[in-house]
Amino acid sequence: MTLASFASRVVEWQQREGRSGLPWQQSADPYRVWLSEIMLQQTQVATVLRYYPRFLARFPDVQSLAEAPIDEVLGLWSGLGYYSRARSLHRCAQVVCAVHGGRFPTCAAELERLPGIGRSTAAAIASFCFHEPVSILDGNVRRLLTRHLGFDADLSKARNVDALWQRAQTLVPIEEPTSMPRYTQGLMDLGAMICTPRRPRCAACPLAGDCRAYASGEPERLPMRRLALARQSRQLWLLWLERPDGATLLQRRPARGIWGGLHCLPAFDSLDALRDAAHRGWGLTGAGQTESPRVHRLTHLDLTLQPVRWCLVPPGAPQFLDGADWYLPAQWERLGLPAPIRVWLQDSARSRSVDLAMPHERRPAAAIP
DNA sequence: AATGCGTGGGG
DNA sequence: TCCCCAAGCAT
Repeated sequence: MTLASFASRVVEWQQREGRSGLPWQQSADPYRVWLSEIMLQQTQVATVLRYYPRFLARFPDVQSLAEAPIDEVLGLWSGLGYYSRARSLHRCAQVVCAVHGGRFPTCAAELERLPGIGRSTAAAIASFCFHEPVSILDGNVRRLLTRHLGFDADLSKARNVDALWQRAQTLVPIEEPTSMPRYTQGLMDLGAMICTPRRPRCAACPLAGDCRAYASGEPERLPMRRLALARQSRQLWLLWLERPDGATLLQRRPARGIWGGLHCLPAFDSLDALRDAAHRGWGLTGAGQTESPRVHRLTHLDLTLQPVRWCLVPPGAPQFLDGADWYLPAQWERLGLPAPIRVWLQDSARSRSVDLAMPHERRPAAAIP
């Protein structure tokens, strides 16, 4: 008995076993699909499920998103990571409204010209919404295809990735474009549910019959492991000032780099730089109260976050710290904040409210500068 | 073309 | 705990 085509096995398996209840699968509205694809870049489904409904409720269509202030967009994105996605999302919405009359382009080539939409995301949207026979090539497909084809070339080389893109494109069901949504979804589902990085469930895979990696008996050997990157270390000194009314000093971070565009405690590369700012800005004296540092692990970086606080803060806006301002909890809650900063501020606000509720209880002693 | 960009799930 | 890596893209 001969095997059905690669594509038809993917499509039939998706129909039987694939995922169908995810919120962004309930409509072929390009806006909803686009939003989900951007959120899902390098981000697991379980995580996106906590953000997508809230975001969509606030921004139900591309116009509402385009008109929104960027800080509100970043606020709803806060915690999802890779914040350049949120800034590109916002710009993309504005381009779609201003240039395309509020309707997304209907082919992958045009979609790819928009901010934040690369080749794979363009193909996902075009195949889901417009049945265009173009292949995605995300982490799932990369793993599934390298295994199925026995593709052992080094994927850190662009030419090998190009070759894999070509192989992926030759497998799409161009005779049945109406099955493209299910085909694309099936590739993603197989990668996420069957062809997993560790201990793939080959016995349940509709593609095992002609899978080179399965035949080899060691499917986990593909794709070729990227060499472990030595993680660098960086230290950020954070100026943490709270006014008596509970407002916290925050500063918008530059658009480029880590936490770009988010609000954050004013950050410095050294304790000297932080103290200099505190002394010149407020006439604060002494060393400040150095809190216990926290290591924030990113994929390629160990960030040691080291807050320094002063208890007595003169009133007034800091003119010398560009863009820095005071935010009450009700205000900063809605801003985009780095995840560890939000945790810190929340803990502080919580203990503060306990203090206020029990004014006669023992309060922490004021630090001596 | 190599690198930077977040956070958290899961083994 | 530690490590891998996720519906990638921009520069």
